[in-house]
Amino acid sequence: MKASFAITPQYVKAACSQCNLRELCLPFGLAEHEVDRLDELVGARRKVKRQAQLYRAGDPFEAIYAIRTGSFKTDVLLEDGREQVTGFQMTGEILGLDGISAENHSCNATALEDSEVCVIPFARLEELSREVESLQHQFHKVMSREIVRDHGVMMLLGSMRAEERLAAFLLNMSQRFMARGFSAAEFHLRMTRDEIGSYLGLKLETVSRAFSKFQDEGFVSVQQKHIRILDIGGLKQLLGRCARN
Amino acid sequence: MKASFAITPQYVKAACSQCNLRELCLPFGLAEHEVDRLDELVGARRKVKRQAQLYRAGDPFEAIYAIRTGSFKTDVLLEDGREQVTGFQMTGEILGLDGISAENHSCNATALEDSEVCVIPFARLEELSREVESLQHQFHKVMSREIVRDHGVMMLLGSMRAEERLAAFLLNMSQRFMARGFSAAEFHLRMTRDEIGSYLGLKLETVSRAFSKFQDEGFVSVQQKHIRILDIGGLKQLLGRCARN
DNA sequence: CAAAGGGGTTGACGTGGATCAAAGAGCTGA
DNA sequence: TCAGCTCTTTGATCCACGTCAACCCCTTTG
Repeated sequence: MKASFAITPQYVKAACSQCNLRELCLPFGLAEHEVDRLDELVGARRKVKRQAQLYRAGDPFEAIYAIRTGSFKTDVLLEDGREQVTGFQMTGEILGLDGISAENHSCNATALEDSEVCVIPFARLEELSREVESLQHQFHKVMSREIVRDHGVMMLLGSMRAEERLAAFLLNMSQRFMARGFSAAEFHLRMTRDEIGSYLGLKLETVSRAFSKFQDEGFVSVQQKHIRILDIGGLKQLLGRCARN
Repeated sequence: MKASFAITPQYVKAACSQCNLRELCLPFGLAEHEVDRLDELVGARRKVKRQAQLYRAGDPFEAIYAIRTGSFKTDVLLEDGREQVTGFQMTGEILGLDGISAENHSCNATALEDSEVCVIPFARLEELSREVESLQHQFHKVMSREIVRDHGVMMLLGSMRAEERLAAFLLNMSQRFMARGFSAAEFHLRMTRDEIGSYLGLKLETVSRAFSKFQDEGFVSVQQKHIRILDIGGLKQLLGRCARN
């Protein structure tokens, strides 16, 4: 069971063409010879230790990052120090798109565990995507997907009640683990209750209570960060009647 | 005073090169001859009557739209019929970016008043942006700006209390009217209290009460949809201590 | 002009989730 | 092994905002 929530341990070469995340990442939909060209610009790798930041709000924007191993959170800090988590990112997902608009990053990206990213210098990506149509299109899809995802979060924050938010969150995580070849029913969350709460617009106590309630009702079994989904239908039904506002 | 919230009435030719919104829109940063090339693909205009939809969730994605005159809201509908407004768009802003990822639109775009948009066929935009570097870059910035904006909304929904949300909303509107050459202090909102509430994750009554409170405190004068900001500093200060979660 | 309807305001009341508080459970390092 | 963390759980209480309801204002239409 452990294997189902551990990061796949097999060693993989630096190149996109050798990467088992290809189907989730920027190379998706590219032909062999096109992926080879991507290899040229995705040279550097960067390791980021748990709790370390890949970039911070205000940092000059130079590159975007594809997650090779591990996971991240992105957040925005308020003047008074409180944080709003804007997303959790898993392998194959792209970080840093927020930086394009102002040529500085507008949020912080922090590793939730020891992680590794592929550095994609943005100027060179733009250059190559002028030549490789499928890369251009895939990049646009990646950005658009981020926008759609954000709209989903707005709906969650603006229109759902606490338990519905958590149910949506669990179903989303489950689906993303599954897309990566892990179990959809059993996984290990890398973030704290506080971080989940910040993401969902709730206090950590409320998140904890909702977890307990789900457990009491037999939807999930929760042991700290280990989650086992017992009744996915029940969770989905919870989402059905999600009106509040 | 009317003029400050009316849409600028002067007639403008179809072409981007003749458009007074150039600095806010896709042609920003392009050289003269590059804008001429944009003209080629931004042929069609489309009028959208108040309350009519430019596109709906599920519609096939073919083009993005630049707002020439008027304004729009975008929203996502929940199964149970409740809506979450994901944004309000003004002249020069781009609609439809959500459709790129799945090749269908994922939200509805509805005109808040009689409006007109420039239709930009997406395939041709990608084509041209492979040739015109500055167009490519500007387009990427537009998408990225949308992502950053969405993160701001998440912060608002996840971490601010009702009055702070409304203050942030008013300041944002003010700033956008100003960017379009209108008064920053006095403007006409095109959306209802209900739509504002949906956007801000509040009920319309709460929005109405917050407006009244702001009026009592001398920050603004409110007469239905006519807003006059009397103490912009006061509103900004309200935002300062915006913690809740 | 009256009637009808949509949007907005305001009041009274209820409640979901925040806040405050305390204790338990894992993890890390000496 | 124990000391000192951080993270989590759970209970008791509070309050911001939602809900329900009445009424007002403005616009539209016959």
